[in-house]
Amino acid sequence: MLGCNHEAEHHLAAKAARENMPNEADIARVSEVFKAISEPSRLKILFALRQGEMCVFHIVEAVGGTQSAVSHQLRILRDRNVIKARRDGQNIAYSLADEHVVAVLELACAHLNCKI
Amino acid sequence: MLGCNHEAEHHLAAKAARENMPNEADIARVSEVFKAISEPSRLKILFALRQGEMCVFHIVEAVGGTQSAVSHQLRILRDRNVIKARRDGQNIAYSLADEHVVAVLELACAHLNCKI
DNA sequence: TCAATATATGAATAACTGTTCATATATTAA
DNA sequence: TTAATATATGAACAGTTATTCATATATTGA
Repeated sequence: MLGCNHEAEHHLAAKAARENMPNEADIARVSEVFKAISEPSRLKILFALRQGEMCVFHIVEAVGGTQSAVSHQLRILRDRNVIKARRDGQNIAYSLADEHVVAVLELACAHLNCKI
Repeated sequence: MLGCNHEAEHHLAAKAARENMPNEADIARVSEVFKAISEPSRLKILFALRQGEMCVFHIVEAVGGTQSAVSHQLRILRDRNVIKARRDGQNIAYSLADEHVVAVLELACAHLNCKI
């Protein structure tokens, strides 16, 4: 492993890549957010919340599974700022954090040719 | 767990969510693609390839780690259609699959206020 | 204050995944 | 065909993570 046929161009690209590589902390943050939205159980929650704000009871109704499992997933999404929470009496109403979330879901679906 | 204060609106949202929930197969495909781009080692490869096509040797040069580890990650990214490969003599030149990949990375960075 | 309801969480287990090491495959030059 | 180079891959181990179960916290109404 000592080089390649495109030494000239590729070496420049590799050099530019090293210089423009985001720092470890930013890489980790991006990683965390993609991990958060990559689990099927959490994706279902996000697809559900596209319909609007919902409390935990109705999220469970929409996506299935146990209340405990859904609460654990909600915490992960909330910690990564993918969703936001608002207390309303005995309930906590969750909603998507911002338009970036919908946009990224739609990009992924466009990439895969699946309709959402 | 028997209801919530917004029975009216939330129940409708939950109903709509169930009706519009993507099927399991599409959820799984979206999940796979986000998992693919969520690992720090693979994110580095993607950020590197924003500079242009590179062969394995130079990707290793750009992101660090061993050739074996990088090859394993490249396979995962390639299997999920996040990157594409082109043989060129002894080398395999990799590049981002399409503009969706850059777009989704930039959305995530915008969401997190980190510059890339 | 007490009971009921809604939500959250710690601990434990099971499943998943990234890296390493050794080796295999493919291409080129001699 | 042989040697050298570039890349890929199987197996194993270590670290990570989703779910379950039991329980805790918070809010409301009586």
